Amino acid sequence: MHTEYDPGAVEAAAQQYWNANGSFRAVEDPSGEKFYCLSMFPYPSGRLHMGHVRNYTIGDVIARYQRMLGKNVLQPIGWDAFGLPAENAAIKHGIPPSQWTRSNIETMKGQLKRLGFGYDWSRELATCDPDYYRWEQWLFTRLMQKGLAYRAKATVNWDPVDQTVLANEQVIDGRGWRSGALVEKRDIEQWSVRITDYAQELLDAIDTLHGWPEQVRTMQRNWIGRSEGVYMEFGIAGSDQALGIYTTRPDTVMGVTYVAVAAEHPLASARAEQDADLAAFVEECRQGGTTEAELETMEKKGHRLGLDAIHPITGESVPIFVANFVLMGYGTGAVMAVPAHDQRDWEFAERYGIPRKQVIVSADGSDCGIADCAYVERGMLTDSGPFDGLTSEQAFDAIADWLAERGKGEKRVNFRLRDWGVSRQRYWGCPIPVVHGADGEVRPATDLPVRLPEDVVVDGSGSPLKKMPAFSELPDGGQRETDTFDTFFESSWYYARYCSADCDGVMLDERADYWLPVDQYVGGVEHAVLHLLYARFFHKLMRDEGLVDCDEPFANLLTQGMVIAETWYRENADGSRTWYNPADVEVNRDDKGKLLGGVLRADGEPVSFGGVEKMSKSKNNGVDPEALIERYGADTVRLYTMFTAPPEQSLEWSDDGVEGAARFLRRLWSLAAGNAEAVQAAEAGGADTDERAKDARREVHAALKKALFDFDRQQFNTVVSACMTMVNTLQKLDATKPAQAGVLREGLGILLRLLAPIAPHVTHLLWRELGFGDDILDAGWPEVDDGALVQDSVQYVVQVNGKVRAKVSVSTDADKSAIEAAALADENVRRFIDGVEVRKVIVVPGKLVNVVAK
RNA sequence: GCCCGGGUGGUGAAAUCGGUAGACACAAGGGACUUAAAAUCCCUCGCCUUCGGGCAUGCGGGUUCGAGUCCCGCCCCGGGCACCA
Repeated sequence: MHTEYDPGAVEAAAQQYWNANGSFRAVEDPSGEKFYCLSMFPYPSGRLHMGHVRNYTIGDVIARYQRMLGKNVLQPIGWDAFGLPAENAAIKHGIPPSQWTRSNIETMKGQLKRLGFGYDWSRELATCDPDYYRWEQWLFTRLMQKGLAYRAKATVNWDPVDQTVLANEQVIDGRGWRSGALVEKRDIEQWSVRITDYAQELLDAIDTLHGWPEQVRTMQRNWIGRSEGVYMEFGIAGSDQALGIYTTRPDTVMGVTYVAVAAEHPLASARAEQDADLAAFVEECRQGGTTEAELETMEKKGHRLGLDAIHPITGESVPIFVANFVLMGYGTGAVMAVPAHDQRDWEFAERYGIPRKQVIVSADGSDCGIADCAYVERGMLTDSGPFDGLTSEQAFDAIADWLAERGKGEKRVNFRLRDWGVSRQRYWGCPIPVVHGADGEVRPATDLPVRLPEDVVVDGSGSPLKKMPAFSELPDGGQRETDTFDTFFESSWYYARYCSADCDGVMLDERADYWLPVDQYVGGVEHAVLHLLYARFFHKLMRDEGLVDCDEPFANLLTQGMVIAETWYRENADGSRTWYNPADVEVNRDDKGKLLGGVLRADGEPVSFGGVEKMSKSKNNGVDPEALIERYGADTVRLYTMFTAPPEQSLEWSDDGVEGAARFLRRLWSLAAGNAEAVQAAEAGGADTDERAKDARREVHAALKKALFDFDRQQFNTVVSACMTMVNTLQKLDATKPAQAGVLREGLGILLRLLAPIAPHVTHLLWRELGFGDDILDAGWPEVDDGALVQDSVQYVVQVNGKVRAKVSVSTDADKSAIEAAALADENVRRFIDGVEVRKVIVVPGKLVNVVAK
């Protein structure tokens, strides 16, 4: 055995062994317990970053841990291969997106393999392969037949130069991010999927996701946004038409003093044709952006429609306004306004001189004035005719019933969730499998898969598919749809396809029911809503198609924290900042190690500290994983990322910390290498004859107990701590003494297995070198020997009035009075209780004694 | 504004049921080995101290024999949502 730890050689040997033995090939085995562990697959952007390394290390630690517990583990990997960056790279470098993507996959695959992750590579998939996307095309055609996919006009951000739809985040100051052209709102035909049909089920099932972080469950609930309210119809003066509105506060209906409609509301459009002022206002509203920031700064404005609405209960006339804050996309695009009891209505009324009418007062007589702001609490109705004296809750039902009896309204449940618009005017995506027939009929494509032509030139102006008659024109005169799917479509079902990755006749086979649901899903919290909601929805679509039999795709979810690092900058003359990589900065600290400042190594001049931020290109504070692996080895990088912070917290990068992790593995190596012969020859037992051996054995088993607990709750940083404690303990043993050699052998056997999920290569090799067996993966999981934890005497902490005054050693079998007597006999304790009355003595068995004295 | 997290040494963090606050590391300081450096090993390491002890888990109260942990009120930081009627 080499005395020097050489991670490069160790890791190559371990990986070669796993490859040769097919160690991570997962095979269905109904006789055993299965465990499906999945990390969110990467977008093949070019190279792995530290966030990937952290994500996949967490997943791999869990997968290997479950494997060593004896479960049948599946841990697959693949590529989220469609997407916009490939098109941008194509424009910039003149390479087809497919080529760029596939070469990135090769690079990143090499990096993943170098990290030693236990993936079943036989199930690898890339979403840009027709063998993959043909099945989502097939499912989409089924959805069309079921009426769950439909085509409708939707308002989008349209870039008139690039001839494409832009996502909200691609619109900067009202202009296209690439073309710089003024973005227009445009209504175009888009394919949508009826996720709203599943809104209630998606909401209800959140309650069953016990293995998900509460934060993510709350975000999904908010996103679905269920509200209970009442739909009611106002009359329109001088017309027999009705204006439907939705409200969650029907109890305030008697306080309505105006009604507001969205600029896009048909009523507004109709009136605008005769009213130039109104038309101008409607146009102004349409120009307004849809982003959050714009909405926040937007002034609340309105314009009289020139029509009155007729109150459904009182029959009174109230004015109708067009208001820029009313959203066409929610409810009916029209609201009743109650300035007395809604803050937004209150402000609007203030501005336009509309009266306020108070109809709710507090039930307990506390202040409920509306002079300074709206009174928005629920309470008791007043000035509300037949409903006077009812509570808000009673009035909700009474008013809904009153309206329903007269056919003027009904209770209604509303969701914030919108149907999922899946069309993108993009090239590098899965073609939507639809044909626009020469007869004008739109029908599902029958010649699946509809293959995306890969040998194309992308110039950024519109989708190249539109310019490819060979793709779009069909022999019968029909036209293929040239839009592609939103890339969330591919990532919504990949977890299921891994189960049946080689299936070429169907989307999924019975193996999906063996593996699903995913037992542990690991990924970034940034996917808390979109990806995780779409995937849940897709799962239910597949269930209803008979493809899977469980209701939810992911039983447990772990959202890992960000990887962050120091940032350093210099201010430029124009106020902008130039960011310097922390690796190029020499940091100065004071005597206590507190950060004082830094200088740039290149020129010795100072740079300013910019705080600790998420690793990013823009702040130039990234660390390249490959360089680290090159220098320290994969085990060190894995160990560092596990040790520095618990998985869900952010991880602050520190070069010194990596050095510390490397140091620990070197110490482990020299502990094993320095005692290899003694350990191989050692016999178990005999620890009781040697105090030191006995103590060490107790410490090892105490650390083991802690580590098992922490593995179970996925707090891997303290698992590593426990392993470090074991090394510290075992290092003190003298292997020439048989009893101590025995404990060393037992301790190393425990330690290597605990560490194996985290640092798999070095533990694999040491396990073999020390003669424990051939394959640590199949060695079984260590168990605590409670006998080793037993002590002859226990150290009690003695407190006087809650303050620690002494520590006394008491025989383990001592009874309460003996413990109490020992505590009170202590010299230092006496000093504090002499001359005062002892009122009570509390004894916590095995732990402490608290003497309560006057 | 609303909803979640969080605030503990110079730093990352730990503390399972309310029971010794700071495990395990990093940094720093001192020492050994070395021609020297690296590596390695040993010691010190919350603050104050008259060396008895006192004070310390964002701030102020409370419950308790005992509070980082539970309750009430506040401050700060991070994340999410937000004209949703």
